Amino acid sequence: MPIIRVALDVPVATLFDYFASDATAQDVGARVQVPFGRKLMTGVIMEVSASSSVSLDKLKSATHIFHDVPPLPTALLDLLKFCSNYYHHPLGEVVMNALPGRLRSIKPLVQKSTTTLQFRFTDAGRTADTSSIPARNIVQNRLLARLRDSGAISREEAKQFSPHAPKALQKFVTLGWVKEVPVYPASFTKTVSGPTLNIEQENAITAIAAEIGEFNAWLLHGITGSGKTEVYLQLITLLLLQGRQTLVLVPEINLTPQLEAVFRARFPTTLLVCLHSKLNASERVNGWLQAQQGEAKIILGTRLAVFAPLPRLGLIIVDEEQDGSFKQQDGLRYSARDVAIFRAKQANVPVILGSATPSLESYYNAINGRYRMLRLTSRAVKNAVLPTIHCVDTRIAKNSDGLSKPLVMALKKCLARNQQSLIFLNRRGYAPVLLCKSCSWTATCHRCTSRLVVHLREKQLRCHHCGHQEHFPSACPMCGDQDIAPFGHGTQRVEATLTECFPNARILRIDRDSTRLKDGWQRMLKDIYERRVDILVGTQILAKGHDFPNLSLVGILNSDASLFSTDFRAAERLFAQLMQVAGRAGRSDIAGEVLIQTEFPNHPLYHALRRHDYDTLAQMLLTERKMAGFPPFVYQALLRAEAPQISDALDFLANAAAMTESSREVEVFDPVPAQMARLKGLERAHLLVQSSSRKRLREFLAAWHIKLVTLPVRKVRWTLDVDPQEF
DNA sequence: AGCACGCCGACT
DNA sequence: GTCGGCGTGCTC
Repeated sequence: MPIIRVALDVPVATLFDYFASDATAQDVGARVQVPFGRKLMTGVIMEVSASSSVSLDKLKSATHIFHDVPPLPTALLDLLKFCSNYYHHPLGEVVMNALPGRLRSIKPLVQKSTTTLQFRFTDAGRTADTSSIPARNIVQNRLLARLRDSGAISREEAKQFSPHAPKALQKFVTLGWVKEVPVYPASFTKTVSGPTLNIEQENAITAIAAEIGEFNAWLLHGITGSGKTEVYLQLITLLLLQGRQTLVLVPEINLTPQLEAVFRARFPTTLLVCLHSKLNASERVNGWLQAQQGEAKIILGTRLAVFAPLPRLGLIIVDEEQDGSFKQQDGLRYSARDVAIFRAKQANVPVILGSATPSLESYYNAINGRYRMLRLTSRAVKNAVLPTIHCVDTRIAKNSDGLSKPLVMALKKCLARNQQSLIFLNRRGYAPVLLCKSCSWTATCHRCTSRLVVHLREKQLRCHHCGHQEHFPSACPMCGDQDIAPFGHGTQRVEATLTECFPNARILRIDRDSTRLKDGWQRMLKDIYERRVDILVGTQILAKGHDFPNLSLVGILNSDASLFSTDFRAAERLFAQLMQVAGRAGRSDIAGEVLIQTEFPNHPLYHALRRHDYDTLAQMLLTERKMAGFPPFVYQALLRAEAPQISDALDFLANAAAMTESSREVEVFDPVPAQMARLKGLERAHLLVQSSSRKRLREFLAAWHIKLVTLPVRKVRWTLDVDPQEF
């Protein structure tokens, strides 16, 4: 009787064996329903074998092997095994998390039909007399116009068109004017021609195209507005001609609609699917299946899309590769960028890492020849010039409630010219601190090691780490003094100040609080594009991806804190973020100006920023990292532990450290409390392990992990974080 | 993760 | 005398 080894979604680093009388080698990668404990579960068959290392009397029989969708390709299973092994996370969880929710359920997938349906005119409909429809039936008339224009409309499009559209379409169907027919993917690819390329773009495309059939990691280092997207589009065209798939990874869901629109406009007949966590269950499974069947030629998604099955994969693009969101911060702590590189190597296809400010890891790899560097140094949009960047020395400049005089003047000028401006600060709320002036008490979160942020309008104090909220106190809880006041500036406060300074300006605050309402962000974007806003105040949500054609001034507040952070990556991140924000100013033919308020105008980071000089700063940071023995010159792993009592976490880590074998090649540090020593009511500590050899570190971790699982865990939860990004 | 088993404190 | 607390251990 054949025995199957099954990956199940349980936090145990083992597969589970079952009898399966009907299993064959073809079933590897198929989903299977098995009895587990006292209930049924769905898993994935990883191996079919004749024997088991578990005694046969312990084995149960699988209840059902699903044949509703094709099995996962072995290349994908290998990728998942690699991730399980590299990140020390149970294989079952890795495999099951790669599946869309619908395929994780114990029921077989009810497929509606993988071919999409569209409403089209019948011959009768095309020639029908529609003048009988009264003009006030706007939806019906618009639908008919749409059908005449584009020939077809899908049920989903109709719903977006108007909530009454499906009903109207049903009426047309009854009249015999319209019919719902299946659409088959176009057998040819229609490409709308793009803009003419500059020489750097041409060179980049030629270089990658020449080696399109083999693995190479390309670092596409292109300044904001240099036309990286155009390079992607041209290469995708090439892949489409070969009938191959391109995987495009972006850091945030917010960025998908914009890029999706660009891709759809360029490839109107190509099947493109988006994969991200905001999709509903059926959208997710449909996109996933279209990717698996090779029908979807462009797969655009966030980090989870790196695990989509792609039988015809020909190219992977990781846009904004330096972005921290590619690293998952819980469960399987993978870096989608790094997994993408492994996947490209495995599939023997190129991977493009695109960025205006590459991560130092990637930059270093490009310099030492592991990756290949391609540069785009000029703005692709005609006439567009880089913004001029100035520092405003806040030790000298007059400062009224956070806004320096030069910045206020610049805002005034910008308003007079009828152009938009943006004030960037990475701090939402009214003020980051509530301070008692008499005893210097500050409001802190009782569940986290953090200060509570003042949200004045809601009369609340909020923790931005755990979500805890409390009422704004009327007096200091320490000394009873009523002289407690918000200290420092958040977006709400800057918004208030601006309203006072510029009573006639239309000011819009954009942060997580103001965009939370449904469609909030999309609606705000529309307001900005349609020039119903003069001054934008916002956090990093504004930094990414969006071009605001009428924006000519960017003011940056409060960025100094990151200059002296204990996190060795803080400067790198700050630079990337400021470059991105600065890039918002002066698109198209408007000259841009950026003003940075700082007490340290001579800091090398601001020097580099003023000259748009990533390379010099990167070289400097690399030198620092080399001297300090930080990545990318060493590889790191972090053993994280959390417990209600810090001593329990530290004891666990001490025991874990005691089990390590001292070696010259792998350094084990002492357990220390985390930056955020308490989070959501749990005390956190960690233990850093590092080595200059990735291979040695991996060997060390493999051996150590086996011992770690045997360690007693008294109220401690622990995880191993390979290539950690946060400490 | 669930879900059992199992051994010690306050209650109808 | 039980009900139930969550510590420990197993699931093919």
